[in-house]
Amino acid sequence: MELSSTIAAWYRENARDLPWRRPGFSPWGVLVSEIMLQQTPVARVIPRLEQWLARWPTPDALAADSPAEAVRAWDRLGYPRRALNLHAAATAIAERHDGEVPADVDALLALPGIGDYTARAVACFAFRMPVPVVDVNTRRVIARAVHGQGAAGPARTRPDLAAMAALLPDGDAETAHDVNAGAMELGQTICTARAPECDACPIAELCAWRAAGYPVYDGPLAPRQARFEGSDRQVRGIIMRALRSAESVSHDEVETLWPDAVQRERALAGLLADGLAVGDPETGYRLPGA
DNA sequence: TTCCAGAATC
DNA sequence: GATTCGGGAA
Repeated sequence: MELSSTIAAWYRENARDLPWRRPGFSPWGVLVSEIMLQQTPVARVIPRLEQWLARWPTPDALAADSPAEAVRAWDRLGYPRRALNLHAAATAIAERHDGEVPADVDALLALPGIGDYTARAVACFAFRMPVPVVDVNTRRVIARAVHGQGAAGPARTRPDLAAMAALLPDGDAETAHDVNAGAMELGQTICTARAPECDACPIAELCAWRAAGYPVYDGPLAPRQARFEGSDRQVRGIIMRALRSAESVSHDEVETLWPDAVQRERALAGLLADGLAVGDPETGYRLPGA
């Protein structure tokens, strides 16, 4: 198809020089990068990724260390359950896959913290498996170029994967990779959510949204995220910061971290339920496995 | 304010 | 299908 071949050709000429695209970058490195990139911009990930891989260059290395150290090294990247899941995934890879990141989508999906996007991203980017990789950027590109709509709306996994699969060439895994990576790259750099640079777009001539005269999107919108200030997420983040910086945090110390007792205890209970903290009011709290 | 290479669970 | 889960930068 002309659309996919144009995207692939554009990608080959314009791909940014990102760490996980370096020749020889390990599948483990790709897996770590994809976990870090979940809901986190590229620029914030790069330095943390380099530090992480220098310390834990293999799944076995991470599995041999404690979950507490993984959470500490995660620092303020956000959504620290990702760090816990990544440690658990490394342990599963060590135990079930002889320390080698699996190339199979179903095997990847079975790992904690790896869902529909990440499993296929690792399979395609690390192993050149010709599977559809669909992130928020790709969904926006397809919504515009293929469906003629200005925005993608809420994610619908099966239809989204089918739409991308329909764009991939048969029997050419390398080009399939370039289409997957190229659609993401295009959505992030040119076909952006707020201010698409259609004048610089390589597929402008093929774009259904452009052909339709850029109609304003009036379909269902993806749900808006609640404000962060004053949220349980903020309180959890504050407690996690204290846990990272000390061996142990007493319940009295926790009480100094946030004035609203109900919200504070709810956040603490949530962290305990998630396994990000262990302990009780008597012994105090600490990171898991420390 | 919004958005960000999502996943897990309700 | 709708909610929850960090934190930072534009």
